Amino acid sequence: MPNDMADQKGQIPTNLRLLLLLEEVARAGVPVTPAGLVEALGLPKPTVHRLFNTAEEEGFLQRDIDGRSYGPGPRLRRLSVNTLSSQRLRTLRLSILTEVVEQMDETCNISVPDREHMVYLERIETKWPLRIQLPVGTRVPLHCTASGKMYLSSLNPRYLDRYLATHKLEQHTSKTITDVAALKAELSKTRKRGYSTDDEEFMYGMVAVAVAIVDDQGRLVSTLSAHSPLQRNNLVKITENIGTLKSAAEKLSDLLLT
Amino acid sequence: MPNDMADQKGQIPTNLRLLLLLEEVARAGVPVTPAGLVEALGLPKPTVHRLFNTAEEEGFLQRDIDGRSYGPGPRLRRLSVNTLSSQRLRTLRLSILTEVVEQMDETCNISVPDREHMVYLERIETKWPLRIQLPVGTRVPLHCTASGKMYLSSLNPRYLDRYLATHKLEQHTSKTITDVAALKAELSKTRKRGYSTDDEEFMYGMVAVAVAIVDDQGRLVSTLSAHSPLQRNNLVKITENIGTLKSAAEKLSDLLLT
DNA sequence: ACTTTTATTATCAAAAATTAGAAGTATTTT
DNA sequence: AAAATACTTCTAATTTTTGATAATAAAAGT
Repeated sequence: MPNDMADQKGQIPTNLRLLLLLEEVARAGVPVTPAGLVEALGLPKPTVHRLFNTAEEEGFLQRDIDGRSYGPGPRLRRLSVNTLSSQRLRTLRLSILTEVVEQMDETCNISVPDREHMVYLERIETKWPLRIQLPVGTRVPLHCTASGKMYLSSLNPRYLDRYLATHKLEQHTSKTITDVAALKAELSKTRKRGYSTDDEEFMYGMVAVAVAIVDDQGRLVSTLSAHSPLQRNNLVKITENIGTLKSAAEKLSDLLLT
Repeated sequence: MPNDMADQKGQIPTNLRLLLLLEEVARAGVPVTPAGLVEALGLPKPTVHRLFNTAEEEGFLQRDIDGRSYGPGPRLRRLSVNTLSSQRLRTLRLSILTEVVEQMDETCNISVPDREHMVYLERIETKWPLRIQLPVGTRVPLHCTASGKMYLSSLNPRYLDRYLATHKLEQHTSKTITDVAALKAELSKTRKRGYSTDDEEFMYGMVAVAVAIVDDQGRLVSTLSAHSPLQRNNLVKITENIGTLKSAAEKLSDLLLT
């Protein structure tokens, strides 16, 4: 179904082939084998193999540890990062973010998962003098932040279990959830209601809420979150703005796709 | 100036051209004109124009408001988003690798056998300034590297004999094992103790150890290895970490099952 | 261990994309 | 407003890439 104009005219131009291949690999989301894509691409077997080889040689694809399947390589990742941080997109992102900040009057952030952390990608501050100092580029833990918990809640249960099995839940404040079962319950609640919260779990005096920014397959790609010092807003009050956050997150998702 | 292997061999394969074009557009970060990329790509003007047209028709690029320059289109953005959100599996294995590197404080690699070589798939460097320069994608010989010998030791004797019969054991350093009988003895030792070593057999001043990453049937699919310059660690010392390596390899093996 | 099935690689005539130079068109400068 | 400059399109010969077939290798099944 998702094969655009690929086989529409019976033929795919040479120029496009590698690109379509990468598109399929990216869409698959998991490493794929050449044989597995032969049908999806509608190209002859030798061609597909050749394309995989070229892509690997050039660093656009990278072999998985099973030695036979391929996923995105360093060069494709760099290309992707550059694409998404292009000036035009950034401008549009910031304008959406600014609007949210004006409505909520709280600092907002866009963060992406990076290994075992969330990284702040963009942020717009409120005009209030009382601010939380977490500049762009800062890495924060997953298990005790709103954005991190939103991310964890989007993981397939198997990966989540693996993550939890290999990582200790470090205590940051007395409210940090350090028990695996409790965290899983919290994540399940997060999944159901579609937003996550941080009630002083990372820093004393700070509360936050986060929602997901998703791709065309509904996978989380980044998060939109709002932070506030307790002196100004408590969790209940900041949660009242979830609607605003959600609609902004939807706009941000659209930005990526249309 | 960062034109990789573009004009290295005088020619860019047709298949890669569109991709290189998109790569340039993404790197630029701001909308670019066809003419502006002619030089950067080292391709003739008509070609560049045609590529831009194809890319636009297919939605990979889109015209800027000014009508003449192009930036990433919806399809390239989707591809990018999908690429970046399909990194979950990799994330997990990188975190395993990172942990090993932190414990051992030596560069670690995952490699897979590919024909007559081992290919580096993944690597995490130490913080040490003194490093061994073997980037991801590099191919190394089988008979004189830790990972290669680990792989050879896992081969069924018939295949091994056939390999040894048809391949000359090239001498890389004075310590390279070039005698078939001696290599077979070494491989048998490797098989028994469950790890392989490289004592300056591939490069002077470099030692390494490797263990196997196996699939559900116990077959070797890739290897996990640690490398060190002799100035920092000798073979005996690096071998003390075999336990760490083995338990990490086991975790990586588990990842294959999911 | 052996057979069957599936995946990958090699070959080479056929097909498609590329190229260069020049001509046509728009845009900017004076 | 005219000239200069930069950009885009056109063409047919040339170079590359392609893909049906078949050989080989690897996995799966018995």
